[in-house]
Amino acid sequence: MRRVYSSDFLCNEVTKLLMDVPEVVVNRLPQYVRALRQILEDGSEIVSSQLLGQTLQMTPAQIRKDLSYFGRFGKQGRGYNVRYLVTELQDILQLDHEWNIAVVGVGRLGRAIISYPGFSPEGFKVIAAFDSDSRQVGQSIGGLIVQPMDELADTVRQKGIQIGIVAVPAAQASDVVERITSCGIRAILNYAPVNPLVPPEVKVRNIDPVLSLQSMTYYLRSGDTGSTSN
Amino acid sequence: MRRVYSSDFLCNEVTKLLMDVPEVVVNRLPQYVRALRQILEDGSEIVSSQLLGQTLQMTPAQIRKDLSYFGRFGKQGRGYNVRYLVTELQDILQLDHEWNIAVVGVGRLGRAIISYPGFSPEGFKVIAAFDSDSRQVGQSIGGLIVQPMDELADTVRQKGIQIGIVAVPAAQASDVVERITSCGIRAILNYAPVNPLVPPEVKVRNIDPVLSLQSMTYYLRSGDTGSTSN
DNA sequence: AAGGGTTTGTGAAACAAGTCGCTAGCAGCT
DNA sequence: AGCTGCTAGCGACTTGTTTCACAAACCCTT
Repeated sequence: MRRVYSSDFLCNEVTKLLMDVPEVVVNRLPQYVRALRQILEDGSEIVSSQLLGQTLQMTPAQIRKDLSYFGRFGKQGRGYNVRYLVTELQDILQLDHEWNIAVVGVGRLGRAIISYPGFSPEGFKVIAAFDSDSRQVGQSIGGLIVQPMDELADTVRQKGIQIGIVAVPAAQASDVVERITSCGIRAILNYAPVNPLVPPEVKVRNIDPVLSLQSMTYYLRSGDTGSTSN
Repeated sequence: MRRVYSSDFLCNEVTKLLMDVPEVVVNRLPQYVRALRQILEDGSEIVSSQLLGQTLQMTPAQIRKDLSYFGRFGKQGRGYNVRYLVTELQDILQLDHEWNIAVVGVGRLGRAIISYPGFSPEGFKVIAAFDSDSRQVGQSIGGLIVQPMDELADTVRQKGIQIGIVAVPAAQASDVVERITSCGIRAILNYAPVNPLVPPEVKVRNIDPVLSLQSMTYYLRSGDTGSTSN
Protein backbone atom coordinates (compact mmCIF):
# COMPACT_ATOMS: atom_id res chain seq x y z
CA MET A 1 0.00 0.00 0.00
CA ARG A 2 1.25 3.38 -0.99
CA ARG A 3 0.97 6.32 1.34
CA VAL A 4 0.97 10.00 0.66
CA TYR A 5 2.21 12.45 3.26
CA SER A 6 1.54 16.15 3.18
CA SER A 7 4.58 18.36 3.53
CA ASP A 8 2.86 19.68 6.61
CA PHE A 9 2.81 16.27 8.16
CA LEU A 10 6.44 15.54 7.43
CA CYS A 11 7.49 18.94 8.71
CA ASN A 12 5.60 18.22 11.88
CA GLU A 13 7.44 14.94 12.40
CA VAL A 14 10.80 16.59 11.96
CA THR A 15 9.86 19.34 14.36
CA LYS A 16 8.98 16.73 16.94
CA LEU A 17 12.38 15.13 16.81
CA LEU A 18 14.14 18.46 17.12
CA MET A 19 11.82 19.80 19.78
CA ASP A 20 13.10 18.73 23.13
CA VAL A 21 10.89 16.37 25.02
CA PRO A 22 10.20 17.08 28.70
CA GLU A 23 12.39 14.97 30.93
CA VAL A 24 9.41 13.66 32.91
CA VAL A 25 8.14 12.14 29.69
CA VAL A 26 11.45 10.45 28.90
CA ASN A 27 11.52 9.08 32.42
CA ARG A 28 8.18 7.40 31.88
CA LEU A 29 9.14 5.66 28.63
CA PRO A 30 11.04 2.80 30.30
CA GLN A 31 7.94 2.07 32.33
CA TYR A 32 5.92 1.85 29.16
CA VAL A 33 8.45 -0.55 27.70
CA ARG A 34 8.30 -2.75 30.75
CA ALA A 35 4.51 -2.80 30.85
CA LEU A 36 4.23 -3.49 27.12
CA ARG A 37 6.65 -6.41 27.34
CA GLN A 38 4.54 -7.84 30.13
CA ILE A 39 1.39 -7.41 28.08
CA LEU A 40 3.03 -9.15 25.15
CA GLU A 41 4.04 -12.00 27.43
CA ASP A 42 0.45 -12.25 28.58
CA GLY A 43 -0.55 -12.83 24.98
CA SER A 44 -1.99 -9.54 23.75
CA GLU A 45 -0.81 -8.18 20.44
CA ILE A 46 -2.91 -5.03 20.70
CA VAL A 47 -3.38 -2.64 23.58
CA SER A 48 -5.35 0.57 24.04
CA SER A 49 -4.13 3.57 25.98
CA GLN A 50 -7.05 2.85 28.27
CA LEU A 51 -5.81 -0.62 29.16
CA LEU A 52 -2.17 0.40 29.39
CA GLY A 53 -3.18 3.23 31.66
CA GLN A 54 -5.00 0.83 33.91
CA THR A 55 -1.98 -1.38 34.42
CA LEU A 56 0.31 1.61 35.01
CA GLN A 57 -2.16 3.70 36.99
CA MET A 58 -2.02 6.62 34.61
CA THR A 59 -4.66 8.36 32.59
CA PRO A 60 -4.99 7.20 28.98
CA ALA A 61 -4.60 10.82 27.90
CA GLN A 62 -1.18 11.07 29.47
CA ILE A 63 0.06 7.98 27.70
CA ARG A 64 -1.23 9.21 24.35
CA LYS A 65 0.32 12.62 24.87
CA ASP A 66 3.66 11.15 25.92
CA LEU A 67 3.80 8.94 22.86
CA SER A 68 2.75 11.78 20.58
CA TYR A 69 6.03 13.54 21.36
CA PHE A 70 7.79 10.89 19.32
CA GLY A 71 5.38 9.97 16.55
CA ARG A 72 2.11 8.30 15.72
CA PHE A 73 2.19 4.70 16.74
CA GLY A 74 -1.48 3.77 17.14
CA LYS A 75 -4.54 3.18 15.01
CA GLN A 76 -7.84 4.83 15.78
CA GLY A 77 -10.52 2.47 16.88
CA ARG A 78 -7.98 -0.24 17.52
CA GLY A 79 -5.15 0.83 19.79
CA TYR A 80 -1.44 0.15 19.62
CA ASN A 81 0.29 -2.85 18.13
CA VAL A 82 2.25 -3.90 21.18
CA ARG A 83 5.13 -5.51 19.33
CA TYR A 84 5.58 -2.46 17.10
CA LEU A 85 5.30 0.05 19.93
CA VAL A 86 7.86 -1.77 22.04
CA THR A 87 10.42 -1.79 19.24
CA GLU A 88 9.78 1.88 18.53
CA LEU A 89 10.24 2.82 22.19
CA GLN A 90 13.34 0.67 22.49
CA ASP A 91 14.67 2.47 19.48
CA ILE A 92 13.93 5.89 20.95
CA LEU A 93 15.59 4.94 24.22
CA GLN A 94 18.41 3.14 22.40
CA LEU A 95 17.78 0.01 24.41
CA ASP A 96 19.07 -2.28 21.67
CA HIS A 97 22.62 -1.01 22.15
CA GLU A 98 24.95 -2.69 24.53
CA TRP A 99 26.03 -0.18 27.13
CA ASN A 100 29.37 -0.55 28.83
CA ILE A 101 29.53 0.42 32.46
CA ALA A 102 32.31 1.10 34.93
CA VAL A 103 31.63 0.80 38.64
CA VAL A 104 33.70 3.00 40.91
CA GLY A 105 33.94 1.81 44.49
CA VAL A 106 34.00 -1.88 45.35
CA GLY A 107 32.87 -1.81 48.94
CA ARG A 108 29.85 -3.78 50.02
CA LEU A 109 27.54 -1.76 47.79
CA GLY A 110 29.83 -1.77 44.78
CA ARG A 111 30.19 -5.53 44.96
CA ALA A 112 26.44 -5.97 45.12
CA ILE A 113 26.07 -3.79 42.03
CA ILE A 114 28.72 -5.68 40.10
CA SER A 115 27.07 -8.98 40.90
CA TYR A 116 23.54 -7.73 40.27
CA PRO A 117 22.04 -9.99 37.62
CA GLY A 118 19.40 -7.50 36.48
CA PHE A 119 21.61 -5.28 34.35
CA SER A 120 22.94 -7.71 31.80
CA PRO A 121 19.65 -8.91 30.28
CA GLU A 122 18.80 -5.26 29.58
CA GLY A 123 22.05 -4.67 27.74
CA PHE A 124 23.91 -2.97 30.57
CA LYS A 125 27.29 -4.64 30.94
CA VAL A 126 29.52 -3.89 33.88
CA ILE A 127 32.93 -4.39 32.34
CA ALA A 128 35.28 -2.54 34.67
CA ALA A 129 35.66 -1.80 38.37
CA PHE A 130 37.77 0.80 40.08
CA ASP A 131 38.73 1.67 43.62
CA SER A 132 41.07 4.17 45.19
CA ASP A 133 41.97 1.75 47.98
CA SER A 134 45.15 -0.04 46.93
CA ARG A 135 44.19 -3.06 49.03
CA GLN A 136 41.17 -3.59 46.80
CA VAL A 137 43.08 -3.12 43.55
CA GLY A 138 43.92 -6.40 41.83
CA GLN A 139 41.16 -8.35 43.53
CA SER A 140 38.74 -10.25 41.38
CA ILE A 141 35.03 -9.49 41.82
CA GLY A 142 32.46 -11.19 39.67
CA GLY A 143 35.06 -11.85 37.02
CA LEU A 144 36.42 -8.30 37.02
CA ILE A 145 39.84 -7.23 38.23
CA VAL A 146 39.61 -4.12 40.36
CA GLN A 147 41.73 -1.36 38.79
CA PRO A 148 43.31 1.70 40.37
CA MET A 149 41.64 5.05 39.75
CA ASP A 150 44.38 6.39 37.54
CA GLU A 151 43.59 3.79 34.92
CA LEU A 152 40.06 5.13 34.62
CA ALA A 153 40.54 7.46 31.66
CA ASP A 154 42.49 4.94 29.59
CA THR A 155 40.10 2.09 30.27
CA VAL A 156 37.07 4.22 29.48
CA ARG A 157 38.57 5.04 26.11
CA GLN A 158 39.84 1.57 25.32
CA LYS A 159 36.73 -0.33 26.32
CA GLY A 160 34.21 2.22 25.12
CA ILE A 161 32.59 2.79 28.50
CA GLN A 162 29.61 5.15 28.30
CA ILE A 163 28.09 4.93 31.79
CA GLY A 164 29.57 5.26 35.26
CA ILE A 165 28.15 3.95 38.50
CA VAL A 166 29.32 5.66 41.67
CA ALA A 167 29.38 3.52 44.80
CA VAL A 168 31.88 5.30 47.02
CA PRO A 169 31.40 6.98 50.42
CA ALA A 170 29.82 10.43 50.41
CA ALA A 171 33.10 12.18 51.10
CA GLN A 172 34.69 10.94 47.89
CA ALA A 173 31.65 11.10 45.66
CA SER A 174 32.10 14.60 44.27
CA ASP A 175 35.69 13.92 43.31
CA VAL A 176 34.83 10.65 41.69
CA VAL A 177 32.00 12.19 39.69
CA GLU A 178 34.37 14.89 38.55
CA ARG A 179 36.91 12.36 37.36
CA ILE A 180 34.28 10.32 35.58
CA THR A 181 32.86 13.28 33.71
CA SER A 182 36.32 14.45 32.71
CA CYS A 183 36.74 11.13 30.86
CA GLY A 184 33.84 12.13 28.62
CA ILE A 185 31.20 9.98 30.30
CA ARG A 186 27.80 11.63 30.13
CA ALA A 187 25.63 9.30 32.19
CA ILE A 188 26.13 8.57 35.87
CA LEU A 189 24.15 6.44 38.27
CA ASN A 190 25.02 7.73 41.70
CA TYR A 191 24.47 5.66 44.83
CA ALA A 192 26.35 8.06 47.12
CA PRO A 193 24.25 10.31 49.36
CA VAL A 194 25.24 13.57 47.67
CA ASN A 195 23.95 15.69 44.79
CA PRO A 196 26.99 15.98 42.60
CA LEU A 197 27.48 19.10 40.50
CA VAL A 198 27.98 18.22 36.83
CA PRO A 199 28.16 20.06 33.52
CA PRO A 200 24.82 20.39 31.73
CA GLU A 201 25.57 17.72 29.11
CA VAL A 202 25.94 15.06 31.82
CA LYS A 203 22.91 13.21 33.18
CA VAL A 204 22.91 11.96 36.75
CA ARG A 205 20.37 9.71 38.41
CA ASN A 206 20.64 9.50 42.17
CA ILE A 207 19.62 6.40 44.06
CA ASP A 208 19.37 6.96 47.77
CA PRO A 209 17.07 4.73 49.79
CA VAL A 210 17.49 6.87 52.89
CA LEU A 211 16.10 9.95 51.14
CA SER A 212 13.19 7.86 49.89
CA LEU A 213 12.44 6.64 53.39
CA GLN A 214 12.79 10.09 54.91
CA SER A 215 10.26 11.56 52.52
CA MET A 216 7.76 8.82 53.37
CA THR A 217 7.93 9.26 57.13
CA TYR A 218 6.35 12.69 56.68
CA TYR A 219 3.10 10.94 55.82
CA LEU A 220 3.28 8.40 58.64
CA ARG A 221 1.39 10.51 61.12
CA SER A 222 -1.14 8.83 63.35
CA GLY A 223 -3.76 7.70 60.89
CA ASP A 224 -4.09 4.73 63.27
CA THR A 225 -5.39 2.35 60.68
CA GLY A 226 -5.85 -1.25 61.67
CA SER A 227 -7.10 -1.57 65.21
CA THR A 228 -10.80 -1.09 65.82
CA SER A 229 -11.52 2.01 67.84
CA ASN A 230 -14.17 1.22 70.42
CA MET B 1 10.93 37.36 75.68
CA ARG B 2 7.23 37.56 75.29
CA ARG B 3 5.64 37.52 71.89
CA VAL B 4 2.28 38.65 70.67
CA TYR B 5 0.60 36.94 67.73
CA SER B 6 -2.31 38.37 65.79
CA SER B 7 -5.24 36.01 65.33
CA ASP B 8 -4.62 36.44 61.65
CA PHE B 9 -1.13 35.10 61.99
CA LEU B 10 -2.17 32.12 64.06
CA CYS B 11 -4.99 31.32 61.68
CA ASN B 12 -2.53 31.41 58.85
CA GLU B 13 -0.22 28.94 60.59
CA VAL B 14 -3.03 26.55 61.28
CA THR B 15 -4.18 26.77 57.70
CA LYS B 16 -0.69 25.85 56.56
CA LEU B 17 -0.63 22.69 58.60
CA LEU B 18 -4.02 21.63 57.35
CA MET B 19 -3.37 22.63 53.78
CA ASP B 20 -1.69 19.76 52.03
CA VAL B 21 1.83 20.36 50.93
CA PRO B 22 2.76 19.32 47.38
CA GLU B 23 4.57 16.02 47.38
CA VAL B 24 7.47 17.43 45.36
CA VAL B 25 8.11 19.80 48.24
CA VAL B 26 8.10 17.03 50.84
CA ASN B 27 10.49 15.05 48.68
CA ARG B 28 12.96 17.92 48.75
CA LEU B 29 12.96 18.32 52.51
CA PRO B 30 15.33 15.41 53.22
CA GLN B 31 17.81 16.98 50.83
CA TYR B 32 17.61 20.20 52.78
CA VAL B 33 18.25 18.32 56.00
CA ARG B 34 21.29 16.61 54.55
CA ALA B 35 22.74 19.82 53.15
CA LEU B 36 22.12 21.71 56.38
CA ARG B 37 23.82 19.04 58.45
CA GLN B 38 26.81 19.27 56.16
CA ILE B 39 26.87 23.05 56.50
CA LEU B 40 26.73 22.72 60.25
CA GLU B 41 29.62 20.30 60.16
CA ASP B 42 31.55 22.79 58.09
CA GLY B 43 31.15 25.27 60.91
CA SER B 44 28.39 27.66 59.81
CA GLU B 45 25.61 28.46 62.23
CA ILE B 46 23.76 30.67 59.78
CA VAL B 47 22.88 30.10 56.16
CA SER B 48 21.01 32.12 53.55
CA SER B 49 18.67 30.65 50.97
CA GLN B 50 21.16 31.96 48.45
CA LEU B 51 24.01 29.87 49.83
CA LEU B 52 21.89 26.80 50.46
CA GLY B 53 20.63 27.07 46.92
CA GLN B 54 24.15 27.15 45.61
CA THR B 55 25.13 23.94 47.33
CA LEU B 56 21.94 22.18 46.23
CA GLN B 57 21.72 23.70 42.77
CA MET B 58 18.32 25.19 43.36
CA THR B 59 17.06 28.73 43.22
CA PRO B 60 16.89 30.56 46.54
CA ALA B 61 13.26 31.36 45.81
CA GLN B 62 12.35 27.70 45.64
CA ILE B 63 13.93 26.98 48.98
CA ARG B 64 12.19 29.89 50.62
CA LYS B 65 8.85 28.91 49.14
CA ASP B 66 9.26 25.28 50.15
CA LEU B 67 10.03 26.22 53.72
CA SER B 68 7.17 28.70 53.82
CA TYR B 69 4.74 25.82 53.51
CA PHE B 70 5.65 24.81 57.04
CA GLY B 71 6.33 28.03 58.86
CA ARG B 72 8.67 30.96 59.14
CA PHE B 73 12.11 29.80 60.10
CA GLY B 74 14.36 32.63 58.95
CA LYS B 75 15.21 36.15 59.87
CA GLN B 76 15.22 38.92 57.30
CA GLY B 77 18.59 40.34 56.57
CA ARG B 78 20.27 37.43 58.27
CA GLY B 79 19.17 34.04 56.93
CA TYR B 80 18.38 30.81 58.69
CA ASN B 81 19.82 29.51 61.93
CA VAL B 82 21.09 26.18 60.67
CA ARG B 83 20.75 24.30 63.94
CA TYR B 84 17.18 25.51 64.42
CA LEU B 85 16.13 24.84 60.85
CA VAL B 86 17.51 21.31 60.93
CA THR B 87 15.62 20.44 64.08
CA GLU B 88 12.43 21.94 62.67
CA LEU B 89 12.74 19.97 59.45
CA GLN B 90 13.57 16.80 61.32
CA ASP B 91 10.47 17.39 63.35
CA ILE B 92 8.32 17.92 60.27
CA LEU B 93 9.68 14.75 58.67
CA GLN B 94 9.55 12.88 61.98
CA LEU B 95 13.19 11.93 61.65
CA ASP B 96 13.72 11.74 65.41
CA HIS B 97 11.50 8.69 65.67
CA GLU B 98 12.94 5.26 65.38
CA TRP B 99 11.30 3.52 62.47
CA ASN B 100 11.00 -0.25 62.47
CA ILE B 101 11.37 -1.97 59.15
CA ALA B 102 10.65 -5.43 57.82
CA VAL B 103 12.46 -6.69 54.75
CA VAL B 104 10.62 -9.19 52.60
CA GLY B 105 12.80 -11.32 50.38
CA VAL B 106 16.26 -12.40 51.48
CA GLY B 107 17.91 -13.14 48.17
CA ARG B 108 21.08 -11.39 47.17
CA LEU B 109 19.40 -7.99 47.17
CA GLY B 110 17.50 -8.51 50.41
CA ARG B 111 20.66 -9.55 52.18
CA ALA B 112 22.48 -6.48 50.95
CA ILE B 113 19.66 -4.31 52.25
CA ILE B 114 19.62 -5.99 55.65
CA SER B 115 23.37 -5.51 55.99
CA TYR B 116 23.36 -1.95 54.66
CA PRO B 117 24.91 0.24 57.33
CA GLY B 118 23.32 3.49 56.13
CA PHE B 119 19.86 2.98 57.57
CA SER B 120 20.57 2.64 61.25
CA PRO B 121 22.26 6.02 61.87
CA GLU B 122 19.19 7.69 60.38
CA GLY B 123 16.85 5.88 62.73
CA PHE B 124 15.69 3.21 60.30
CA LYS B 125 16.03 -0.16 61.99
CA VAL B 126 15.60 -3.37 60.06
CA ILE B 127 14.24 -5.66 62.75
CA ALA B 128 12.60 -8.47 60.82
CA ALA B 129 13.15 -10.45 57.63
CA PHE B 130 10.73 -12.65 55.74
CA ASP B 131 10.87 -15.03 52.83
CA SER B 132 8.42 -17.37 51.19
CA ASP B 133 11.15 -19.90 50.43
CA SER B 134 11.15 -22.44 53.26
CA ARG B 135 14.84 -23.12 52.67
CA GLN B 136 15.62 -19.56 53.68
CA VAL B 137 13.37 -19.56 56.73
CA GLY B 138 15.29 -20.01 59.96
CA GLN B 139 18.58 -18.80 58.57
CA SER B 140 20.34 -15.97 60.34
CA ILE B 141 21.20 -12.88 58.33
CA GLY B 142 22.85 -9.92 59.95
CA GLY B 143 21.53 -11.00 63.33
CA LEU B 144 17.97 -11.57 62.10
CA ILE B 145 16.24 -14.92 61.83
CA VAL B 146 14.38 -15.22 58.53
CA GLN B 147 10.70 -15.80 59.22
CA PRO B 148 8.02 -17.41 57.06
CA MET B 149 5.55 -15.10 55.35
CA ASP B 150 2.59 -16.17 57.44
CA GLU B 151 4.20 -14.67 60.52
CA LEU B 152 4.24 -11.26 58.87
CA ALA B 153 1.02 -9.86 60.28
CA ASP B 154 1.73 -10.98 63.85
CA THR B 155 5.30 -9.73 63.82
CA VAL B 156 4.29 -6.36 62.37
CA ARG B 157 1.86 -5.91 65.21
CA GLN B 158 4.09 -7.21 67.96
CA LYS B 159 7.21 -5.35 66.98
CA GLY B 160 5.52 -2.16 65.81
CA ILE B 161 6.81 -2.29 62.27
CA GLN B 162 5.81 0.77 60.23
CA ILE B 163 7.78 0.36 57.02
CA GLY B 164 8.19 -2.53 54.59
CA ILE B 165 10.98 -3.08 52.12
CA VAL B 166 10.21 -5.31 49.17
CA ALA B 167 13.12 -7.24 47.70
CA VAL B 168 11.46 -10.14 45.95
CA PRO B 169 11.39 -11.09 42.26
CA ALA B 170 9.01 -9.14 40.03
CA ALA B 171 6.54 -11.99 39.80
CA GLN B 172 5.89 -12.04 43.54
CA ALA B 173 6.07 -8.32 44.18
CA SER B 174 2.41 -7.44 43.76
CA ASP B 175 1.34 -10.20 46.13
CA VAL B 176 3.91 -9.22 48.71
CA VAL B 177 2.91 -5.56 48.57
CA GLU B 178 -0.69 -6.60 49.02
CA ARG B 179 0.14 -8.65 52.10
CA ILE B 180 2.23 -5.87 53.58
CA THR B 181 -0.45 -3.24 53.15
CA SER B 182 -3.08 -5.54 54.60
CA CYS B 183 -1.04 -5.57 57.83
CA GLY B 184 -1.64 -1.84 58.14
CA ILE B 185 1.78 -0.74 56.89
CA ARG B 186 1.54 2.56 55.03
CA ALA B 187 5.08 3.04 53.71
CA ILE B 188 6.83 0.71 51.29
CA LEU B 189 10.23 0.90 49.69
CA ASN B 190 10.01 -1.28 46.63
CA TYR B 191 13.10 -2.67 44.92
CA ALA B 192 11.16 -4.97 42.60
CA PRO B 193 10.76 -3.88 39.00
CA VAL B 194 7.00 -3.35 39.12
CA ASN B 195 4.65 -0.50 39.96
CA PRO B 196 2.50 -2.02 42.67
CA LEU B 197 -1.10 -0.92 43.03
CA VAL B 198 -1.82 0.29 46.56
CA PRO B 199 -4.65 2.03 48.40
CA PRO B 200 -4.32 5.83 48.51
CA GLU B 201 -3.23 6.00 52.15
CA VAL B 202 -0.11 3.92 51.38
CA LYS B 203 3.06 5.56 50.10
CA VAL B 204 5.40 3.64 47.83
CA ARG B 205 8.86 4.65 46.68
CA ASN B 206 10.27 2.57 43.85
CA ILE B 207 13.97 2.00 43.47
CA ASP B 208 14.90 0.54 40.14
CA PRO B 209 18.39 1.15 38.78
CA VAL B 210 17.50 -0.34 35.41
CA LEU B 211 14.73 2.20 34.85
CA SER B 212 17.15 4.97 35.81
CA LEU B 213 19.72 3.73 33.33
CA GLN B 214 17.15 3.28 30.58
CA SER B 215 15.97 6.85 30.90
CA MET B 216 19.53 8.14 30.64
CA THR B 217 20.43 6.27 27.48
CA TYR B 218 17.89 8.42 25.64
CA TYR B 219 20.28 11.33 26.02
CA LEU B 220 23.40 9.39 25.04
CA ARG B 221 23.17 10.22 21.36
CA SER B 222 26.31 10.99 19.43
CA GLY B 223 27.45 14.15 21.11
CA ASP B 224 30.93 12.69 20.49
CA THR B 225 32.57 14.58 23.29
CA GLY B 226 36.13 13.71 24.05
CA SER B 227 38.16 13.13 20.95
CA THR B 228 39.38 16.18 19.10
CA SER B 229 37.67 16.63 15.76
CA ASN B 230 40.19 17.75 13.19
C1' DA C 1 19.75 56.61 66.64
C1' DA C 2 19.79 56.57 61.90
C1' DG C 3 21.21 54.72 57.44
C1' DG C 4 22.95 51.13 54.31
C1' DG C 5 23.24 46.59 52.91
C1' DT C 6 21.04 42.03 53.26
C1' DT C 7 17.64 38.60 53.22
C1' DT C 8 13.16 36.57 54.31
C1' DG C 9 8.28 35.67 53.19
C1' DT C 10 4.80 36.07 49.89
C1' DG C 11 1.36 37.40 46.34
C1' DA C 12 1.52 37.65 41.41
C1' DA C 13 3.37 36.29 37.06
C1' DA C 14 5.31 32.95 34.14
C1' DC C 15 6.02 28.52 32.96
C1' DA C 16 5.30 23.48 32.80
C1' DA C 17 2.52 19.48 33.12
C1' DG C 18 -1.67 17.02 32.92
C1' DT C 19 -6.53 16.54 31.52
C1' DC C 20 -10.52 17.22 28.58
C1' DG C 21 -13.27 17.10 24.56
C1' DC C 22 -13.65 16.63 20.01
C1' DT C 23 -12.57 15.02 15.24
C1' DA C 24 -11.04 11.69 12.16
C1' DG C 25 -10.27 7.09 11.22
C1' DC C 26 -10.44 2.08 11.85
C1' DA C 27 -12.70 -2.69 12.64
C1' DG C 28 -16.34 -5.62 12.72
C1' DC C 29 -21.03 -6.63 12.18
C1' DT C 30 -25.46 -6.61 9.70
C1' DA D 1 -21.94 -0.86 1.72
C1' DG D 2 -23.37 1.33 5.59
C1' DC D 3 -23.74 1.54 10.49
C1' DT D 4 -21.99 1.22 15.21
C1' DG D 5 -18.66 1.33 18.68
C1' DC D 6 -14.19 2.31 19.78
C1' DT D 7 -9.83 4.80 20.08
C1' DA D 8 -5.71 7.69 18.58
C1' DG D 9 -4.12 12.33 18.00
C1' DC D 10 -4.38 16.92 19.09
C1' DG D 11 -5.64 21.69 20.32
C1' DA D 12 -7.79 24.04 24.21
C1' DC D 13 -8.15 24.26 28.90
C1' DT D 14 -7.05 23.32 33.80
C1' DT D 15 -4.07 22.40 37.29
C1' DG D 16 0.35 22.46 39.45
C1' DT D 17 5.01 24.25 40.06
C1' DT D 18 8.63 27.54 39.75
C1' DT D 19 10.30 32.06 39.41
C1' DC D 20 9.93 37.01 40.06
C1' DA D 21 9.70 41.20 42.52
C1' DC D 22 9.03 43.81 46.37
C1' DA D 23 7.69 45.19 51.16
C1' DA D 24 8.98 44.30 55.80
C1' DA D 25 12.47 43.17 58.93
C1' DC D 26 16.94 42.57 60.73
C1' DC D 27 22.09 43.42 61.62
C1' DC D 28 25.96 46.28 61.65
C1' DT D 29 28.30 50.39 61.27
C1' DT D 30 28.71 54.99 62.12
